[in-house]
Amino acid sequence: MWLIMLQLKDLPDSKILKKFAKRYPEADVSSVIQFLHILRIGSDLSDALDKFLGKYGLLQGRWWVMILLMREDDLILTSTALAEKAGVSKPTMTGLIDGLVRDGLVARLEDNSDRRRYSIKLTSLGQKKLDEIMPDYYLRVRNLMGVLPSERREELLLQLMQLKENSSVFD
Amino acid sequence: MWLIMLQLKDLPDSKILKKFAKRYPEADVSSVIQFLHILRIGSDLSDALDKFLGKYGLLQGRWWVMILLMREDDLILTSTALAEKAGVSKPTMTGLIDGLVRDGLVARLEDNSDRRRYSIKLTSLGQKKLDEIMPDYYLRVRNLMGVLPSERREELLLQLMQLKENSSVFD
DNA sequence: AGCAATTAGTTAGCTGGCTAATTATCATTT
DNA sequence: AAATGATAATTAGCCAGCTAACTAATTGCT
Repeated sequence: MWLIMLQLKDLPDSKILKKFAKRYPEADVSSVIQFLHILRIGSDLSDALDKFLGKYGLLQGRWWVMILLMREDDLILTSTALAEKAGVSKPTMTGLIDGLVRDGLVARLEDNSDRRRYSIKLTSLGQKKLDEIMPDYYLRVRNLMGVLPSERREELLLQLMQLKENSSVFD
Repeated sequence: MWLIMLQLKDLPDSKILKKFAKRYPEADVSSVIQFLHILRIGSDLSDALDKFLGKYGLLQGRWWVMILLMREDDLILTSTALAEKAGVSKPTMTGLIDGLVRDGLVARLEDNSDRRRYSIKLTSLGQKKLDEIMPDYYLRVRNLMGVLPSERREELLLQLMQLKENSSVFD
């Protein structure tokens, strides 16, 4: 879903590192390489998830919308609420919903009390699709994360959180 | 650069968890939440980097092309080589180069020995732009990664690599 | 020499991200 | 009751990713 920042085979060799170090002495090589690796691994995991969802004719965006709807007792949310919960802009959500409506996984229902507003509802076909995907998804996530013992995973997460909280250095 | 998968405020509450656990008993809640957090943090860091580059009128894709060119002694690569090194498809690279050419940061040079081929060269304006960005970038990466002591960072990376190597579970 | 296969690059058309601007409706205020 | 302001959703137009299909040129084989 994003640019694959760095092919591992393209880690700079020592000649290149020297060139860059000479021109930009403020570089800390190990932190740069680690940073790029973190971005890269996130991208790889995201791609793997997309490829998996692709087998069911979905991608992360639309799949996530369906999950958000399924969380609701009546399977309904407004477009704006969906955009907020998914963390995307409203125009992006419009596009995701358009695709889901086309595939019949979701329906737009008119709102009688406010004619600007549409209710978005997970259809029974959408629910069926989720019931196909989710067990498989959960199994695979369990297998993926299973390579690390749970204490390690907690540590890992804490450290990533620290980085994230520090991401304001780019402001 | 990718979908923001999960707003922290939208972590499922216990009522929702129960609903999903009942319907999908194969779910391992902690591994799912950790997995989503990892994706999310990668996306946040990537966004922060994009926003930073945006101050200089660039985004990750074009910036990375310029860095790859600067690595070469003659500042030249072919479009195909750039696509491979950046890990994107050839059509995507065509688009990135188009944008860079438009801004004068890169030039297309004809190749006399093979008229299908173009050489892509970093212009002096492009080099000037990199010289503006890179010191600032390196400083910020150093500050970002500095929150974790270097042994922690090594551990973190090792664990992420293990996850990555295991990402074939999604195949 | 000539035809087939390969290669470099682009175009077309899809997905999904964004901001800015627009349309339609609702709410408020006078 | 009318004008102003706010809000819901969409449209327009950009960037960046992809696959499939295409053009043009080179390579290789007989």
